[in-house]
Amino acid sequence: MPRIRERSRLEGRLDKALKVFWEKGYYDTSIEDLSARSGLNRDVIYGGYGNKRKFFEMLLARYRDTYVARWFAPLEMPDATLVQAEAFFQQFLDLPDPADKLGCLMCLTSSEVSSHIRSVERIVSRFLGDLHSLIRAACVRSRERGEVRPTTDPDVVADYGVGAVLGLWAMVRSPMPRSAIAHYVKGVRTYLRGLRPARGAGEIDGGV
Amino acid sequence: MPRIRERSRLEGRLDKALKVFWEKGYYDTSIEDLSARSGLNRDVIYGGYGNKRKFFEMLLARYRDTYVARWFAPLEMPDATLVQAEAFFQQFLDLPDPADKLGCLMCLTSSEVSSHIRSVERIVSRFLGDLHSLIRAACVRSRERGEVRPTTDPDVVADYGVGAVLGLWAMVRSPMPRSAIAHYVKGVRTYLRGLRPARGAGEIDGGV
DNA sequence: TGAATCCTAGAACGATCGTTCTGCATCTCT
DNA sequence: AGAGATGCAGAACGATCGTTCTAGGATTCA
Repeated sequence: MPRIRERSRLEGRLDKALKVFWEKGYYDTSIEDLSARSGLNRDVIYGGYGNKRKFFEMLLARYRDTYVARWFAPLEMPDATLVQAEAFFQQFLDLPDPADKLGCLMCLTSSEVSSHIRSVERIVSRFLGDLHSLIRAACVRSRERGEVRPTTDPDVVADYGVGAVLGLWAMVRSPMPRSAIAHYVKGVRTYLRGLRPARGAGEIDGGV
Repeated sequence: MPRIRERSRLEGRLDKALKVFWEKGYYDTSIEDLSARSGLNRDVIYGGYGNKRKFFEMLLARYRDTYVARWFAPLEMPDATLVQAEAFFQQFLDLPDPADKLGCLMCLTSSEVSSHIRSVERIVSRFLGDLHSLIRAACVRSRERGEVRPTTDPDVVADYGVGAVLGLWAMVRSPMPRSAIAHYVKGVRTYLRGLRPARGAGEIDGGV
């Protein structure tokens, strides 16, 4: 519950603070960094949120409700199938904003903080679980429609998809060239298309 | 160049120090941790290797020459094809030693330190480049033998493979259950098998 | 046995961190 | 205009870190 007077500017400042965590990660971000680059005073952070950890968790929830929600949008359509899963991966090839160099804060947090702080692990687990559920549901719908082979296990596809997202963002943070990410996404799409019923499943390789 | 008297016990102590970095990551490991758990005195670390960063880089090279070399073995056979690439991924499902919970130190370092320290980035880049080359070479051989479609781009397959490795180890470090990793590897194998020439490429789904 | 060498434990330094406190400027409202 | 709440910058505390230094115990070899 931050003070009233600055509430008008608060939103923008929280976004700036979020981006600091996003760039540098949790441990490498100091309160000084946050304060200097967001305009939020230490008192606002401590008075309003308690400590660094709680402040971070609040911003992590904020990240989920904005960036993650936008990325999940294709999969959250009530009749989403694996076609939307392909679109979900495809969108990462043309990223706006900061994400093109920073990757995904949830995935970064998953490897950096998740094992150290229980409360953060819960947030990350929920993110991974949501992603799993969405892909799984899409796969079930695809199977009902006969768009994938009936032997396809939605849980296997969902786990694969979650791992693919983690791998994608690990690549972004790694020293690999941008072209490699495009190749990787292409591979994931190839996998998804390979789930389709036998006839013609083989030769859909050269597509975009 | 550590002192002479303790050289007999040095190897085992370096391995212990390596495991501390492997467990906790570079930044979360203090010299105290290293000293206490490995038996190496601070003076041995500083006198022998200069500072924490150089000591870490030496252990990273050591890691490459032992663990990584062992994992790369199937792909380093002079006539390795994508069959060996499948075996390469398959071996991560039955990991001995510490790796089953700790993942891969190179991949951990890639996301944690690589962007901060130039000299470490070079080591990680070389690791990623080696992996890329091995998968690429295997793909070229498979293509020469007609085991994959002639339109298959070895660079795309190699980049996909590298991303798949990063994703695999990101999963291991994440809160995801162990079963998800098995599903993920299964998916990667499905991708690799999907590269085979059209006839019959579709229905090889239920295999181990 | 004695001297040179090596190993270890501990203190110490400067830096940085998360967090709290204090003093003062600024704003809101009657 | 004046009182009270709210804003900020800086100092300060205790903890931890990487790194260096020092003193003394242990080991090796003539």
